[in-house]
Amino acid sequence: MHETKADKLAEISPAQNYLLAALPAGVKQRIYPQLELVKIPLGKSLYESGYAMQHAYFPTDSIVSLLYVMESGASAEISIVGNEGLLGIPLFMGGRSTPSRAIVQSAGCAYQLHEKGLQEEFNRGGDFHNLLLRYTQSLITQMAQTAVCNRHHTIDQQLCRWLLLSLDRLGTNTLNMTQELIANMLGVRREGVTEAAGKLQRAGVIEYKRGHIVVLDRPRLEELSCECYAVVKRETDRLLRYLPSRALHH
Amino acid sequence: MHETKADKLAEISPAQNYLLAALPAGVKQRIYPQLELVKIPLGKSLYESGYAMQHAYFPTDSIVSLLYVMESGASAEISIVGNEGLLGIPLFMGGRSTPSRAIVQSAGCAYQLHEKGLQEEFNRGGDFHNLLLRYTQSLITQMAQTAVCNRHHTIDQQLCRWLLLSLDRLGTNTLNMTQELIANMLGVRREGVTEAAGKLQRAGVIEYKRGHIVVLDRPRLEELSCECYAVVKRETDRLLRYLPSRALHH
DNA sequence: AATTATATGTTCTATATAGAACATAATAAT
DNA sequence: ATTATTATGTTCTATATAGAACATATAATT
Repeated sequence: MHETKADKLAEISPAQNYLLAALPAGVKQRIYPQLELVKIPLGKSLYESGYAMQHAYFPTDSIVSLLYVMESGASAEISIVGNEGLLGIPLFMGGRSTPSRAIVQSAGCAYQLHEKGLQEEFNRGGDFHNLLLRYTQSLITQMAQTAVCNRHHTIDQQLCRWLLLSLDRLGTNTLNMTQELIANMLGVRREGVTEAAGKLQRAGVIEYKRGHIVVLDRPRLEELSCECYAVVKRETDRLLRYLPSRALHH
Repeated sequence: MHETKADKLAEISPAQNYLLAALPAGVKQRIYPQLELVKIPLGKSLYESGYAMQHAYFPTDSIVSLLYVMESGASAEISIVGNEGLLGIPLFMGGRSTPSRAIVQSAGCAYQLHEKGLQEEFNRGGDFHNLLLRYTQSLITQMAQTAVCNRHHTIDQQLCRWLLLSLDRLGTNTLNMTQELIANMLGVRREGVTEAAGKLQRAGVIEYKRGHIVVLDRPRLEELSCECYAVVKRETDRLLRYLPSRALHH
Protein backbone atom coordinates (compact mmCIF):
# COMPACT_ATOMS: atom_id res chain seq x y z
CA MET A 1 0.00 0.00 0.00
CA HIS A 2 2.74 2.39 1.02
CA GLU A 3 4.80 1.47 -1.99
CA THR A 4 2.00 1.96 -4.49
CA LYS A 5 1.48 5.48 -3.25
CA ALA A 6 5.17 6.25 -3.50
CA ASP A 7 5.21 4.87 -7.03
CA LYS A 8 2.30 7.04 -7.98
CA LEU A 9 4.00 10.16 -6.72
CA ALA A 10 7.11 9.26 -8.67
CA GLU A 11 5.10 9.08 -11.87
CA ILE A 12 3.91 12.66 -11.58
CA SER A 13 5.64 15.43 -13.51
CA PRO A 14 4.80 19.07 -14.22
CA ALA A 15 4.40 18.18 -17.90
CA GLN A 16 1.14 16.43 -17.04
CA ASN A 17 -0.41 19.83 -16.65
CA TYR A 18 -1.02 21.33 -20.08
CA LEU A 19 -0.27 24.88 -19.06
CA LEU A 20 3.02 23.98 -17.41
CA ALA A 21 3.90 21.77 -20.36
CA ALA A 22 3.21 24.57 -22.81
CA LEU A 23 5.66 27.03 -21.30
CA PRO A 24 8.72 27.94 -23.32
CA ALA A 25 12.07 26.72 -21.99
CA GLY A 26 13.07 30.03 -20.45
CA VAL A 27 9.91 30.28 -18.39
CA LYS A 28 10.18 26.65 -17.34
CA GLN A 29 13.65 27.32 -15.98
CA ARG A 30 12.31 30.04 -13.74
CA ILE A 31 9.03 28.42 -12.75
CA TYR A 32 9.69 24.70 -12.35
CA PRO A 33 12.12 25.09 -9.43
CA GLN A 34 9.42 26.98 -7.54
CA LEU A 35 6.76 24.28 -7.97
CA GLU A 36 5.89 22.09 -5.05
CA LEU A 37 4.05 18.84 -5.65
CA VAL A 38 1.14 18.41 -3.25
CA LYS A 39 -1.45 15.69 -2.83
CA ILE A 40 -4.97 16.97 -2.69
CA PRO A 41 -7.55 14.63 -1.18
CA LEU A 42 -11.20 14.35 -2.08
CA GLY A 43 -13.31 17.06 -0.50
CA LYS A 44 -10.40 19.32 0.45
CA SER A 45 -11.05 23.03 0.12
CA LEU A 46 -8.27 24.86 -1.70
CA TYR A 47 -9.93 28.25 -1.40
CA GLU A 48 -12.76 29.52 0.73
CA SER A 49 -15.19 32.24 -0.27
CA GLY A 50 -13.71 35.66 0.42
CA TYR A 51 -10.37 34.45 1.75
CA ALA A 52 -7.13 35.72 0.24
CA MET A 53 -5.28 33.06 -1.71
CA GLN A 54 -1.60 32.40 -1.26
CA HIS A 55 -0.95 29.78 -3.90
CA ALA A 56 -1.93 28.84 -7.39
CA TYR A 57 -2.45 25.15 -8.16
CA PHE A 58 -1.75 23.35 -11.42
CA PRO A 59 -3.55 19.96 -11.24
CA THR A 60 -1.90 16.95 -12.83
CA ASP A 61 -4.36 14.12 -12.20
CA SER A 62 -6.87 15.76 -9.88
CA ILE A 63 -10.07 17.67 -10.55
CA VAL A 64 -11.17 20.72 -8.63
CA SER A 65 -14.59 22.35 -8.82
CA LEU A 66 -15.27 26.01 -8.36
CA LEU A 67 -18.58 26.25 -6.62
CA TYR A 68 -20.85 28.80 -5.06
CA VAL A 69 -22.72 28.14 -1.89
CA MET A 70 -25.80 30.27 -1.38
CA GLU A 71 -27.30 31.67 1.79
CA SER A 72 -29.86 28.87 1.72
CA GLY A 73 -27.10 26.28 1.69
CA ALA A 74 -27.85 25.32 -1.91
CA SER A 75 -24.78 25.07 -4.10
CA ALA A 76 -23.81 24.96 -7.72
CA GLU A 77 -20.63 24.40 -9.65
CA ILE A 78 -19.59 27.22 -11.92
CA SER A 79 -16.59 25.56 -13.51
CA ILE A 80 -14.31 22.59 -13.31
CA VAL A 81 -10.52 22.63 -13.46
CA GLY A 82 -8.18 19.75 -14.17
CA ASN A 83 -4.84 19.22 -15.87
CA GLU A 84 -5.82 21.65 -18.62
CA GLY A 85 -5.78 24.62 -16.29
CA LEU A 86 -4.92 26.26 -13.02
CA LEU A 87 -6.57 27.54 -9.87
CA GLY A 88 -5.85 30.95 -8.43
CA ILE A 89 -6.95 33.28 -11.21
CA PRO A 90 -7.57 36.26 -8.89
CA LEU A 91 -3.85 36.18 -8.03
CA PHE A 92 -3.06 37.67 -11.41
CA MET A 93 -6.40 39.22 -12.34
CA GLY A 94 -6.56 41.11 -9.08
CA GLY A 95 -8.51 40.86 -5.89
CA ARG A 96 -6.78 37.82 -4.36
CA SER A 97 -10.12 36.20 -3.51
CA THR A 98 -13.49 35.31 -5.00
CA PRO A 99 -16.96 34.64 -3.61
CA SER A 100 -16.62 31.02 -4.74
CA ARG A 101 -15.00 27.99 -3.11
CA ALA A 102 -12.61 25.51 -4.69
CA ILE A 103 -13.33 21.92 -3.67
CA VAL A 104 -11.42 18.81 -4.75
CA GLN A 105 -13.79 16.60 -6.61
CA SER A 106 -11.36 13.90 -7.64
CA ALA A 107 -8.30 13.24 -5.49
CA GLY A 108 -4.81 13.40 -6.96
CA CYS A 109 -1.86 15.73 -7.22
CA ALA A 110 -1.24 19.33 -8.14
CA TYR A 111 1.77 21.61 -8.36
CA GLN A 112 1.60 24.50 -5.97
CA LEU A 113 3.14 27.86 -6.85
CA HIS A 114 3.40 30.70 -4.39
CA GLU A 115 1.65 33.91 -5.34
CA LYS A 116 4.91 35.84 -5.42
CA GLY A 117 6.48 33.50 -7.96
CA LEU A 118 3.33 33.51 -10.03
CA GLN A 119 3.02 37.26 -10.03
CA GLU A 120 6.68 37.89 -10.81
CA GLU A 121 6.55 35.74 -13.92
CA PHE A 122 3.13 37.09 -14.89
CA ASN A 123 4.38 40.64 -14.63
CA ARG A 124 7.19 39.96 -17.08
CA GLY A 125 4.37 40.15 -19.60
CA GLY A 126 5.57 37.36 -21.88
CA ASP A 127 4.21 33.95 -22.82
CA PHE A 128 3.26 33.07 -19.26
CA HIS A 129 1.15 36.20 -19.02
CA ASN A 130 -0.56 35.57 -22.33
CA LEU A 131 -1.14 31.90 -21.67
CA LEU A 132 -2.78 32.57 -18.32
CA LEU A 133 -5.05 35.21 -19.81
CA ARG A 134 -6.08 32.89 -22.62
CA TYR A 135 -6.83 30.15 -20.15
CA THR A 136 -8.89 32.61 -18.12
CA GLN A 137 -10.83 33.48 -21.25
CA SER A 138 -11.61 29.80 -21.75
CA LEU A 139 -12.78 29.57 -18.15
CA ILE A 140 -15.06 32.55 -18.76
CA THR A 141 -16.55 30.62 -21.66
CA GLN A 142 -17.16 27.65 -19.42
CA MET A 143 -18.88 29.76 -16.77
CA ALA A 144 -21.04 31.55 -19.30
CA GLN A 145 -22.11 28.27 -20.84
CA THR A 146 -22.88 26.88 -17.39
CA ALA A 147 -25.17 29.83 -16.76
CA VAL A 148 -27.11 29.16 -19.95
CA CYS A 149 -27.10 25.41 -19.37
CA ASN A 150 -28.58 25.88 -15.91
CA ARG A 151 -31.35 27.89 -17.44
CA HIS A 152 -32.36 25.70 -20.35
CA HIS A 153 -31.22 22.09 -20.10
CA THR A 154 -32.54 19.06 -18.27
CA ILE A 155 -30.75 17.13 -15.55
CA ASP A 156 -30.34 14.25 -18.00
CA GLN A 157 -28.45 16.46 -20.44
CA GLN A 158 -26.42 18.17 -17.77
CA LEU A 159 -25.30 14.93 -16.23
CA CYS A 160 -23.90 13.88 -19.61
CA ARG A 161 -22.13 17.19 -20.03
CA TRP A 162 -20.66 16.93 -16.57
CA LEU A 163 -19.42 13.37 -17.04
CA LEU A 164 -17.73 14.39 -20.28
CA LEU A 165 -16.01 17.37 -18.68
CA SER A 166 -14.70 15.12 -15.92
CA LEU A 167 -13.61 12.36 -18.29
CA ASP A 168 -11.59 14.78 -20.39
CA ARG A 169 -9.73 16.00 -17.35
CA LEU A 170 -8.93 12.57 -15.99
CA GLY A 171 -8.03 10.94 -19.27
CA THR A 172 -9.78 7.71 -18.28
CA ASN A 173 -13.22 6.20 -18.74
CA THR A 174 -13.65 5.71 -15.00
CA LEU A 175 -14.83 8.19 -12.41
CA ASN A 176 -14.89 7.77 -8.67
CA MET A 177 -17.69 9.89 -7.32
CA THR A 178 -21.04 9.33 -5.71
CA GLN A 179 -24.35 10.52 -7.05
CA GLU A 180 -24.62 12.72 -4.00
CA LEU A 181 -21.41 14.54 -4.95
CA ILE A 182 -22.53 14.96 -8.54
CA ALA A 183 -25.85 16.34 -7.33
CA ASN A 184 -24.05 18.96 -5.25
CA MET A 185 -22.01 20.01 -8.25
CA LEU A 186 -24.98 20.28 -10.56
CA GLY A 187 -27.01 21.98 -7.87
CA VAL A 188 -29.82 19.42 -8.06
CA ARG A 189 -31.20 16.75 -5.72
CA ARG A 190 -29.44 13.45 -5.33
CA GLU A 191 -32.64 11.68 -6.42
CA GLY A 192 -32.55 13.55 -9.69
CA VAL A 193 -29.07 12.24 -10.40
CA THR A 194 -30.12 8.71 -9.42
CA GLU A 195 -32.88 8.81 -12.01
CA ALA A 196 -30.74 10.31 -14.74
CA ALA A 197 -27.87 7.90 -14.05
CA GLY A 198 -30.33 4.99 -13.98
CA LYS A 199 -31.50 5.89 -17.47
CA LEU A 200 -27.92 6.03 -18.74
CA GLN A 201 -27.15 2.68 -17.15
CA ARG A 202 -30.23 0.99 -18.61
CA ALA A 203 -29.24 2.40 -22.00
CA GLY A 204 -25.82 0.79 -21.62
CA VAL A 205 -23.99 4.10 -21.73
CA ILE A 206 -22.52 3.89 -18.26
CA GLU A 207 -22.17 1.34 -15.51
CA TYR A 208 -21.91 2.32 -11.91
CA LYS A 209 -21.70 0.91 -8.46
CA ARG A 210 -21.43 2.86 -5.25
CA GLY A 211 -19.33 5.79 -6.31
CA HIS A 212 -17.62 4.07 -9.17
CA ILE A 213 -18.70 5.04 -12.68
CA VAL A 214 -17.46 3.41 -15.88
CA VAL A 215 -18.31 5.02 -19.20
CA LEU A 216 -19.02 2.29 -21.74
CA ASP A 217 -20.23 4.29 -24.72
CA ARG A 218 -18.69 7.71 -24.95
CA PRO A 219 -20.05 8.63 -28.40
CA ARG A 220 -23.55 7.98 -27.13
CA LEU A 221 -22.84 10.09 -24.05
CA GLU A 222 -21.87 12.96 -26.32
CA GLU A 223 -25.08 12.56 -28.28
CA LEU A 224 -27.18 12.63 -25.13
CA SER A 225 -25.37 15.69 -23.76
CA CYS A 226 -26.60 19.17 -24.48
CA GLU A 227 -24.59 21.28 -26.91
CA CYS A 228 -22.83 23.01 -24.01
CA TYR A 229 -20.08 20.43 -23.79
CA ALA A 230 -19.12 20.77 -27.45
CA VAL A 231 -19.36 24.56 -27.48
CA VAL A 232 -16.97 24.90 -24.56
CA LYS A 233 -14.59 22.27 -25.89
CA ARG A 234 -14.42 23.87 -29.32
CA GLU A 235 -13.78 27.29 -27.86
CA THR A 236 -11.19 26.04 -25.39
CA ASP A 237 -9.34 24.21 -28.16
CA ARG A 238 -9.36 27.34 -30.26
CA LEU A 239 -8.08 29.54 -27.45
CA LEU A 240 -5.30 27.21 -26.37
CA ARG A 241 -4.33 25.74 -29.71
CA TYR A 242 -1.46 28.11 -30.36
CA LEU A 243 0.33 27.66 -27.11
CA PRO A 244 3.79 29.24 -26.81
CA SER A 245 5.68 25.95 -26.88
CA ARG A 246 3.78 24.72 -29.91
CA ALA A 247 4.49 27.92 -31.71
CA LEU A 248 8.13 26.89 -31.73
CA HIS A 249 7.29 24.03 -34.03
CA HIS A 250 5.68 26.20 -36.65
CA MET B 1 -36.13 67.11 -31.88
CA HIS B 2 -32.90 67.57 -33.81
CA GLU B 3 -31.63 70.03 -31.28
CA THR B 4 -32.36 67.85 -28.28
CA LYS B 5 -30.32 65.05 -29.77
CA ALA B 6 -27.43 67.39 -30.48
CA ASP B 7 -27.62 68.67 -26.93
CA LYS B 8 -27.54 65.18 -25.59
CA LEU B 9 -24.43 64.31 -27.57
CA ALA B 10 -22.77 67.46 -26.33
CA GLU B 11 -23.39 66.40 -22.74
CA ILE B 12 -21.47 63.17 -23.14
CA SER B 13 -17.87 62.92 -21.99
CA PRO B 14 -15.46 60.01 -21.50
CA ALA B 15 -15.54 60.67 -17.76
CA GLN B 16 -19.06 59.26 -17.65
CA ASN B 17 -17.52 55.84 -18.04
CA TYR B 18 -15.99 54.79 -14.74
CA LEU B 19 -13.07 52.96 -16.30
CA LEU B 20 -12.12 55.84 -18.55
CA ALA B 21 -12.57 58.27 -15.67
CA ALA B 22 -10.32 56.19 -13.44
CA LEU B 23 -7.29 56.30 -15.72
CA PRO B 24 -4.26 58.27 -14.55
CA ALA B 25 -3.45 61.43 -16.47
CA GLY B 26 -0.68 59.90 -18.58
CA VAL B 27 -2.92 57.12 -19.86
CA LYS B 28 -5.74 59.54 -20.55
CA GLN B 29 -3.43 61.60 -22.72
CA ARG B 30 -2.69 58.60 -24.89
CA ILE B 31 -6.16 57.03 -24.92
CA TYR B 32 -8.65 59.89 -25.04
CA PRO B 33 -7.55 61.16 -28.50
CA GLN B 34 -8.21 57.70 -29.89
CA LEU B 35 -11.76 57.48 -28.57
CA GLU B 36 -14.64 57.92 -30.96
CA LEU B 37 -18.09 58.68 -29.59
CA VAL B 38 -20.76 56.49 -31.19
CA LYS B 39 -24.49 56.25 -30.71
CA ILE B 40 -25.73 52.75 -30.18
CA PRO B 41 -29.42 52.13 -30.79
CA LEU B 42 -31.64 49.62 -29.04
CA GLY B 43 -31.23 46.10 -30.37
CA LYS B 44 -27.98 46.76 -32.20
CA SER B 45 -25.48 43.92 -32.13
CA LEU B 46 -21.98 45.05 -31.21
CA TYR B 47 -20.50 41.55 -31.49
CA GLU B 48 -21.77 38.37 -33.03
CA SER B 49 -20.96 34.89 -31.79
CA GLY B 50 -17.62 33.72 -33.18
CA TYR B 51 -16.81 36.89 -35.10
CA ALA B 52 -13.52 38.69 -34.53
CA MET B 53 -13.96 42.02 -32.78
CA GLN B 54 -12.31 45.18 -33.99
CA HIS B 55 -13.28 47.64 -31.31
CA ALA B 56 -13.79 47.89 -27.61
CA TYR B 57 -16.71 49.95 -26.35
CA PHE B 58 -16.89 52.01 -23.17
CA PRO B 59 -20.59 52.80 -22.56
CA THR B 60 -21.49 56.17 -21.07
CA ASP B 61 -25.28 56.08 -20.81
CA SER B 62 -26.11 52.86 -22.65
CA ILE B 63 -26.47 49.27 -21.46
CA VAL B 64 -25.28 46.26 -23.39
CA SER B 65 -26.09 42.65 -22.59
CA LEU B 66 -23.84 39.73 -23.27
CA LEU B 67 -26.11 36.88 -24.21
CA TYR B 68 -25.92 33.37 -25.47
CA VAL B 69 -28.30 32.03 -28.06
CA MET B 70 -28.68 28.27 -28.07
CA GLU B 71 -29.28 25.89 -30.92
CA SER B 72 -32.95 25.75 -29.95
CA GLY B 73 -33.20 29.51 -30.28
CA ALA B 74 -33.56 29.96 -26.53
CA SER B 75 -31.36 32.68 -25.11
CA ALA B 76 -30.01 33.89 -21.80
CA GLU B 77 -28.04 36.85 -20.62
CA ILE B 78 -24.75 36.08 -18.95
CA SER B 79 -23.81 39.59 -17.94
CA ILE B 80 -24.70 43.19 -18.34
CA VAL B 81 -22.31 46.05 -19.08
CA GLY B 82 -22.91 49.76 -18.62
CA ASN B 83 -20.88 52.81 -17.71
CA GLU B 84 -19.00 50.81 -15.07
CA GLY B 85 -17.26 48.66 -17.66
CA LEU B 86 -16.25 47.90 -21.20
CA LEU B 87 -17.03 45.48 -23.99
CA GLY B 88 -14.33 43.68 -25.92
CA ILE B 89 -12.61 41.64 -23.24
CA PRO B 90 -11.27 39.01 -25.68
CA LEU B 91 -9.25 41.76 -27.35
CA PHE B 92 -6.86 41.78 -24.42
CA MET B 93 -7.52 38.35 -22.91
CA GLY B 94 -6.91 36.65 -26.24
CA GLY B 95 -9.06 34.99 -28.85
CA ARG B 96 -10.64 38.09 -30.38
CA SER B 97 -14.11 36.51 -30.27
CA THR B 98 -16.50 34.71 -27.96
CA PRO B 99 -19.45 32.37 -28.42
CA SER B 100 -21.72 35.09 -27.01
CA ARG B 101 -23.40 38.07 -28.63
CA ALA B 102 -23.45 41.66 -27.40
CA ILE B 103 -26.84 43.32 -27.81
CA VAL B 104 -27.76 46.87 -26.90
CA GLN B 105 -30.45 46.71 -24.31
CA SER B 106 -30.78 50.40 -23.57
CA ALA B 107 -29.91 52.92 -26.28
CA GLY B 108 -27.32 55.61 -25.69
CA CYS B 109 -23.69 56.37 -26.38
CA ALA B 110 -20.36 54.62 -26.00
CA TYR B 111 -16.76 55.46 -26.73
CA GLN B 112 -15.23 53.21 -29.33
CA LEU B 113 -11.55 52.31 -29.21
CA HIS B 114 -9.81 50.41 -31.96
CA GLU B 115 -8.23 47.11 -30.98
CA LYS B 116 -4.76 48.34 -31.83
CA GLY B 117 -4.96 51.31 -29.51
CA LEU B 118 -6.41 49.13 -26.78
CA GLN B 119 -3.75 46.49 -27.12
CA GLU B 120 -0.88 48.94 -27.27
CA GLU B 121 -1.86 50.58 -24.01
CA PHE B 122 -2.70 47.22 -22.41
CA ASN B 123 0.69 45.84 -23.35
CA ARG B 124 2.46 48.66 -21.55
CA GLY B 125 1.48 46.71 -18.50
CA GLY B 126 0.61 49.64 -16.28
CA ASP B 127 -2.56 50.92 -14.66
CA PHE B 128 -4.65 50.39 -17.79
CA HIS B 129 -3.62 46.74 -17.88
CA ASN B 130 -4.38 46.23 -14.21
CA LEU B 131 -7.67 48.08 -14.32
CA LEU B 132 -8.92 46.03 -17.26
CA LEU B 133 -7.99 42.78 -15.57
CA ARG B 134 -9.74 43.80 -12.37
CA TYR B 135 -12.83 44.73 -14.29
CA THR B 136 -12.69 41.36 -16.04
CA GLN B 137 -12.50 39.69 -12.66
CA SER B 138 -15.65 41.52 -11.59
CA LEU B 139 -17.35 40.39 -14.78
CA ILE B 140 -16.37 36.81 -13.99
CA THR B 141 -18.07 37.23 -10.63
CA GLN B 142 -21.21 38.44 -12.33
CA MET B 143 -21.27 35.48 -14.72
CA ALA B 144 -20.67 32.97 -11.98
CA GLN B 145 -23.44 34.45 -9.89
CA THR B 146 -25.75 34.40 -12.89
CA ALA B 147 -25.09 30.69 -13.29
CA VAL B 148 -26.04 30.00 -9.68
CA CYS B 149 -29.00 32.35 -9.84
CA ASN B 150 -30.35 30.57 -12.90
CA ARG B 151 -30.18 27.35 -11.00
CA HIS B 152 -31.78 28.30 -7.72
CA HIS B 153 -33.86 31.46 -7.83
CA THR B 154 -37.38 32.22 -8.98
CA ILE B 155 -38.37 34.53 -11.82
CA ASP B 156 -39.74 36.97 -9.24
CA GLN B 157 -36.36 37.23 -7.55
CA GLN B 158 -34.42 37.37 -10.77
CA LEU B 159 -36.55 40.15 -12.18
CA CYS B 160 -35.72 42.25 -9.11
CA ARG B 161 -32.02 41.50 -9.46
CA TRP B 162 -32.11 42.40 -13.12
CA LEU B 163 -33.94 45.68 -12.58
CA LEU B 164 -31.40 46.65 -9.94
CA LEU B 165 -28.46 45.86 -12.20
CA SER B 166 -29.98 48.01 -14.94
CA LEU B 167 -30.87 50.88 -12.60
CA ASP B 168 -27.31 51.06 -11.30
CA ARG B 169 -25.95 51.36 -14.80
CA LEU B 170 -28.37 54.03 -15.94
CA GLY B 171 -28.30 56.11 -12.79
CA THR B 172 -32.04 56.75 -13.00
CA ASN B 173 -35.18 55.18 -11.62
CA THR B 174 -36.68 54.77 -15.06
CA LEU B 175 -36.12 51.99 -17.57
CA ASN B 176 -37.32 51.81 -21.14
CA MET B 177 -37.74 48.18 -22.01
CA THR B 178 -40.59 45.83 -22.76
CA GLN B 179 -41.41 42.70 -20.81
CA GLU B 180 -40.60 40.74 -23.94
CA LEU B 181 -37.05 42.10 -23.94
CA ILE B 182 -36.59 41.38 -20.26
CA ALA B 183 -37.86 37.84 -20.80
CA ASN B 184 -35.26 37.29 -23.52
CA MET B 185 -32.53 38.48 -21.19
CA LEU B 186 -33.62 36.33 -18.28
CA GLY B 187 -34.19 33.39 -20.60
CA VAL B 188 -37.80 32.94 -19.52
CA ARG B 189 -41.19 33.37 -21.17
CA ARG B 190 -42.70 36.78 -21.61
CA GLU B 191 -45.75 35.61 -19.63
CA GLY B 192 -43.53 34.85 -16.69
CA VAL B 193 -42.24 38.40 -16.66
CA THR B 194 -45.78 39.77 -17.00
CA GLU B 195 -46.80 37.89 -13.87
CA ALA B 196 -43.72 38.85 -11.88
CA ALA B 197 -43.95 42.49 -12.95
CA GLY B 198 -47.67 42.49 -12.14
CA LYS B 199 -46.91 41.43 -8.58
CA LEU B 200 -44.33 44.19 -8.20
CA GLN B 201 -46.75 46.76 -9.55
CA ARG B 202 -49.58 45.67 -7.27
CA ALA B 203 -47.15 45.87 -4.36
CA GLY B 204 -46.35 49.48 -5.32
CA VAL B 205 -42.69 48.73 -6.00
CA ILE B 206 -42.74 49.61 -9.68
CA GLU B 207 -45.09 51.21 -12.15
CA TYR B 208 -45.02 50.36 -15.80
CA LYS B 209 -46.73 51.07 -19.06
CA ARG B 210 -45.81 49.65 -22.42
CA GLY B 211 -42.08 49.46 -22.18
CA HIS B 212 -41.68 52.18 -19.61
CA ILE B 213 -40.81 51.13 -16.06
CA VAL B 214 -40.53 53.45 -13.09
CA VAL B 215 -39.10 52.14 -9.85
CA LEU B 216 -41.01 53.65 -6.94
CA ASP B 217 -39.55 51.76 -4.01
CA ARG B 218 -35.98 50.73 -4.51
CA PRO B 219 -35.32 49.52 -0.95
CA ARG B 220 -38.25 47.13 -1.30
CA LEU B 221 -36.93 45.97 -4.65
CA GLU B 222 -33.62 45.10 -2.99
CA GLU B 223 -35.44 43.14 -0.32
CA LEU B 224 -37.39 41.17 -2.89
CA SER B 225 -34.28 40.42 -4.94
CA CYS B 226 -32.23 37.32 -4.34
CA GLU B 227 -28.84 37.73 -2.68
CA CYS B 228 -27.13 37.65 -6.08
CA TYR B 229 -27.44 41.36 -6.65
CA ALA B 230 -25.77 42.27 -3.36
CA VAL B 231 -23.03 39.64 -3.70
CA VAL B 232 -21.98 40.92 -7.11
CA LYS B 233 -22.22 44.56 -6.09
CA ARG B 234 -20.11 44.02 -2.98
CA GLU B 235 -17.45 42.13 -4.91
CA THR B 236 -17.38 44.64 -7.77
CA ASP B 237 -17.01 47.52 -5.33
CA ARG B 238 -14.17 45.71 -3.62
CA LEU B 239 -12.37 44.95 -6.88
CA LEU B 240 -12.68 48.44 -8.32
CA ARG B 241 -12.41 50.46 -5.13
CA TYR B 242 -8.72 51.18 -5.43
CA LEU B 243 -8.70 52.46 -8.95
CA PRO B 244 -5.46 54.03 -10.23
CA SER B 245 -6.78 57.58 -10.22
CA ARG B 246 -8.12 57.21 -6.71
CA ALA B 247 -4.82 55.83 -5.54
CA LEU B 248 -3.34 59.24 -6.20
CA HIS B 249 -5.40 60.69 -3.39
CA HIS B 250 -4.06 58.27 -0.80
C1' DA C 1 -21.25 -13.08 11.85
C1' DA C 2 -23.62 -9.16 13.32
C1' DT C 3 -24.02 -4.33 13.16
C1' DT C 4 -23.56 0.17 11.34
C1' DA C 5 -22.89 3.43 7.79
C1' DT C 6 -23.23 4.66 3.18
C1' DA C 7 -25.07 4.67 -1.55
C1' DT C 8 -28.77 3.99 -4.33
C1' DG C 9 -33.77 3.08 -5.56
C1' DT C 10 -38.74 4.17 -5.31
C1' DT C 11 -42.75 6.67 -4.87
C1' DC C 12 -45.75 10.16 -3.25
C1' DT C 13 -47.28 15.19 -3.47
C1' DA C 14 -46.31 20.08 -4.37
C1' DT C 15 -44.79 23.76 -7.25
C1' DA C 16 -42.58 26.68 -10.60
C1' DT C 17 -42.35 27.25 -15.13
C1' DA C 18 -43.16 25.99 -20.05
C1' DG C 19 -46.23 25.78 -23.86
C1' DA C 20 -50.21 27.34 -26.00
C1' DA C 21 -54.25 29.89 -27.17
C1' DC C 22 -56.60 33.87 -26.90
C1' DA C 23 -58.33 38.57 -24.90
C1' DT C 24 -57.59 43.33 -24.17
C1' DA C 25 -55.52 47.72 -24.27
C1' DA C 26 -52.48 51.23 -25.98
C1' DT C 27 -49.97 53.19 -29.70
C1' DA C 28 -48.78 53.82 -34.60
C1' DA C 29 -49.98 53.89 -39.44
C1' DT C 30 -53.22 54.52 -43.05
C1' DA D 1 -61.56 57.73 -37.98
C1' DT D 2 -60.26 53.23 -39.03
C1' DT D 3 -57.10 49.70 -39.10
C1' DA D 4 -52.91 47.44 -37.95
C1' DT D 5 -49.32 46.65 -34.74
C1' DT D 6 -47.44 46.09 -30.42
C1' DA D 7 -47.52 45.31 -25.38
C1' DT D 8 -49.69 43.29 -21.79
C1' DG D 9 -53.15 40.22 -19.34
C1' DT D 10 -55.43 35.71 -18.53
C1' DT D 11 -56.11 31.06 -18.30
C1' DC D 12 -55.71 26.41 -19.63
C1' DT D 13 -52.72 21.93 -19.49
C1' DA D 14 -48.22 19.61 -19.39
C1' DT D 15 -43.86 18.73 -17.35
C1' DA D 16 -39.53 18.89 -14.92
C1' DT D 17 -37.92 19.18 -10.66
C1' DA D 18 -38.22 19.87 -5.56
C1' DG D 19 -39.38 18.08 -1.14
C1' DA D 20 -40.14 14.28 1.65
C1' DA D 21 -40.42 9.71 3.42
C1' DC D 22 -38.90 5.31 3.24
C1' DA D 23 -36.91 0.77 1.17
C1' DT D 24 -33.00 -1.81 -0.27
C1' DA D 25 -28.42 -3.07 -1.21
C1' DT D 26 -23.54 -2.80 -0.63
C1' DA D 27 -19.46 -1.89 1.97
C1' DA D 28 -17.09 -0.96 6.36
C1' DT D 29 -16.66 -1.80 11.30
C1' DT D 30 -16.97 -4.29 15.40
